[in-house]
Amino acid sequence: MRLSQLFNLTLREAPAEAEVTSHQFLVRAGFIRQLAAGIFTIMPLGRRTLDKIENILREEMNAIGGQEMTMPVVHPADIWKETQRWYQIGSEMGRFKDKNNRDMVLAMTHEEVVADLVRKDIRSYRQLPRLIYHIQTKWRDDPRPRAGLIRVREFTMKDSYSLDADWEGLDRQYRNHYQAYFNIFHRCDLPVIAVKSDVGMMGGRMAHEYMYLTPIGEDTLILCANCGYSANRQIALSKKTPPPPEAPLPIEKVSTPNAKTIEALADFLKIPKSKTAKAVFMVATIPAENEEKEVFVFAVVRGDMELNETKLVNTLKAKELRPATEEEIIAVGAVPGYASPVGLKDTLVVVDDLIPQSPNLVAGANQEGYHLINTNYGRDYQANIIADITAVQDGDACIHCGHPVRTVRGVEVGNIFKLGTRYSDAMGCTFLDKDGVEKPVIMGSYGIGSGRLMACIVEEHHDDNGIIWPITVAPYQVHLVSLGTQTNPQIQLAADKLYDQLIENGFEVLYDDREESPGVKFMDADLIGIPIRITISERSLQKDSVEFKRRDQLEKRFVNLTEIHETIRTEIKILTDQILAKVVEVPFEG
RNA sequence: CGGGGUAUAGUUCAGCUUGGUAGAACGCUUGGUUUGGGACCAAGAGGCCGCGGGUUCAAAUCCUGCUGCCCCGACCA
Repeated sequence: MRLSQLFNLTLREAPAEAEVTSHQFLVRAGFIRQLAAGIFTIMPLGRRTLDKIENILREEMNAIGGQEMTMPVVHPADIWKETQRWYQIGSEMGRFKDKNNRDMVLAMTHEEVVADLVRKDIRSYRQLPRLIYHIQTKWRDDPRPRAGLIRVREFTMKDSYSLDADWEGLDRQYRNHYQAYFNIFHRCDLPVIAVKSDVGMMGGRMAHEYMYLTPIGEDTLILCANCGYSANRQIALSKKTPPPPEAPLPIEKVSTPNAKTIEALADFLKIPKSKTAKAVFMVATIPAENEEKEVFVFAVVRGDMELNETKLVNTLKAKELRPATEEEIIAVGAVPGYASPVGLKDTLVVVDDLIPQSPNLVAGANQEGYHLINTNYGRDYQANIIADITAVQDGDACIHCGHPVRTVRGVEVGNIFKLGTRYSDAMGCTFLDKDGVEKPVIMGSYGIGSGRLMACIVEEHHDDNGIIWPITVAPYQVHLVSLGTQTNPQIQLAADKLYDQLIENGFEVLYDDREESPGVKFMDADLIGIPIRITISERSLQKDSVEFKRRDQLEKRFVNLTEIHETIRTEIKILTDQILAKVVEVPFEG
């Protein structure tokens, strides 16, 4: 491709709204353009990189038996009503009516469409197992798109769906994906870790997220350097160490003016925060018989710990959870800042499982300016539910080995779910097994966002001047730069000839044939980030040579024109092999 | 949905406090010079100052309503 013909404009400066590196470089180099919040156009260079990424996705999916297809982006709402997700998902779902006033849905994912296909087409165990996938647009009206392609509203995802007759089959397909996903990310030269995660809106039994670790990530992960335990903070567990036992002391009301926070309370009473109980008020929406009800929840955790809302949601089997308003808190007889589980009535009390083992805690007195010291669970109050509802914090003891864990940030680049029969049951996907018994199809679903993946690759591979594409996903392999063509027509001829030869030899070449100064051409080459740069100029032609430089190295060298093709071939192989060496078996962490 | 910021040329921004003819740099066009790390000279083109009301003789500037975009939080495969 001649750069003079390419639909592309590089920008000297990034738009003011671009904050993260990948957003800045992808826009400046002309890979993407923003149309609206969280909605991007993929430009020709970006398209080529995404094609590379998507081909890797295809190869790895096909390798585990995947069959590519394409499912629609627009769905009738009926199938989403069947699985209840029409009702469960809020404003994030794109809804509209067609000309006949029928409810329609923009695809957020494709479980419903798959289930509809399965119930119509799968009848016998002989048709199982199957693995189908597609690479298709999704719409999720995220309340807060940000960070360029990292978090968008419209995006492309490779999503695959496994269909099995039994749970062993699901286990097999799940493990196949577990390894295939590592292969995909490693072939893109993106380091990732797999962590156990919450199943969220997908429902199901087991899930892993593939995380690229970076400070710009929005997810917090818990990692144990000793035994390798890893989990999303939403579901991470830790070993909670109970404090030394103490004989229960008599409960006593003390004056604590202005001690509305745990911090202030601990300071005022000169006690550690671990000797206090913290009240957190939430309102949960819990599905009941045919309706749903809002329930006021009084959650109690120790003052030195934090409530993990995901754990609380799962404990309550709630659909939604939100902080209670001040009015709601007062309405149940509690006093904000001085709230206490002692003496509360008609309220769902959920107590963290460490509270019963922590004697003589300071809690509120439900009276402005007063706290109770020496409250003890069981003696002074009871809970409706005792459960682990606290968030793991940096330095907590690992659930498996007790070693202190650390917290890191990450971006979720892929996930795998064991759905089980969640969708089969809801939509009637059954088959007849060998014994003529009707059974539900067992499903799994597996996703990778290709745009987010591209952005993460840029986060991982860049320097101050621009992107440094891994050869496996680079839009072109070779960036050919000609210098001084206006003053010396011979250079132009030589460059054109070399360009044609490189194409003939099967290389993917971007040829900067523009009438620009050397500085501009080199800066653009660095920004766009193609792995190999070849410069042809008066200086090089005097030696019958071109200058060879790799984007990831500083050194330049002259290579004779007769040898350059072989040099490029060798270097591409070196670059490719370096990446493929990272594609290795990863032990399954179930 | 809460909090904060912002909107002026293709891009990055100044101008707004104190109302009075729309500015800079880069980019773009034309001509010439230049050619190994974002060149130089000359001449040009390019604006509903986000949108709607209001105040005023006069509004980019003051008041007001709305919208877009960005950040933090909530939320989220």
